[in-house]
Amino acid sequence: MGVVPALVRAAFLVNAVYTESAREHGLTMQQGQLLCVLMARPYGMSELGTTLGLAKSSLSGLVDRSERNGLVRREPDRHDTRAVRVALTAAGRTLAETFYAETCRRVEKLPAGLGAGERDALAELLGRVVRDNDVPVVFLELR
Amino acid sequence: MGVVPALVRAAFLVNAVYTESAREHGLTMQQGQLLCVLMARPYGMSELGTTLGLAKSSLSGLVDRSERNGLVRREPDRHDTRAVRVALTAAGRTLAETFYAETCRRVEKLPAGLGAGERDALAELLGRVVRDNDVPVVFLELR
DNA sequence: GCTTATAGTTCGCCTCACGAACCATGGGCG
DNA sequence: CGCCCATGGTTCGTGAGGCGAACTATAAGC
Repeated sequence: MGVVPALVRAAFLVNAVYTESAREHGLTMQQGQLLCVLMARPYGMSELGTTLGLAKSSLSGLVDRSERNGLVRREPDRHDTRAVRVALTAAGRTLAETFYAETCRRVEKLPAGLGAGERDALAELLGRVVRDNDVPVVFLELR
Repeated sequence: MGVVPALVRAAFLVNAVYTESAREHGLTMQQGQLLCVLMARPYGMSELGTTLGLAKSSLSGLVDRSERNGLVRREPDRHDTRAVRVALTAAGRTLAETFYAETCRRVEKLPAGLGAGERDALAELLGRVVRDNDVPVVFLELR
């Protein structure tokens, strides 16, 4: 299989797994992504927009809904009255962590047919692609 | 980077590229996927549902919109009066092919930082993952 | 101080996705 | 043959997601 179809179909696969995992945690994929991004630290709205690749108007809605569900909180920015910092609530952090862990578990299974060395090689190659293309940190590297 | 974050973030990247390419062709990602699937042959609705991972009610709408845009056609199934075969119209095929080609071109660029051998290795590894997980053919292998 | 840029929100419009309810035909099976 | 149920699809109502345009308010530069 060529590298292009492999990439596209693998993306389709990961997407499905991610969406399914989110769904079982009462989240949509987008809400899950938001939580995962915020696990690292609070973000401003604009910053979130570029990270998630969304227009600011789209983001307002996403944060609204997540806030309504008690997962996220808008805090005033100390240094800029206009700005807002979006942060996880306690409930949001808890949910984010279990969702993150469960999603890792499932994605981990996808390359189960590969040997340990092959998994490492895949991680290294894909990691380079991610790095070279400046993909935002939509999914943490926990250690 | 671990294999899980690499997979998730690479999926995010491919998604963004795919969506952007679709957008510039006047399509949504879902409509683009539909066209790409139908490039191979006509499909029944149920068959399309399992291929794209959608509930049948979701599919009805997607096909409706694509039909309204003149990209797709519902034909009666010769052997089953209930069933329907969804096929590309001439316009749909043309658009599908240019969208497919352009999307390939863009996805091709993502691993530009890799050597030829590395790209082959990536294709081989991801191909195995795709194969092992029975990912539907949402993106053709043209030759 | 005035002007322009930046941060966010709101609005209207469309797409997407789902489940539930529904209709029609097809395929057994007694 | 006639009945029952499975299968293929559509419709409907609801809610999420996404965008651009218009708007408000504060920040920053000159």
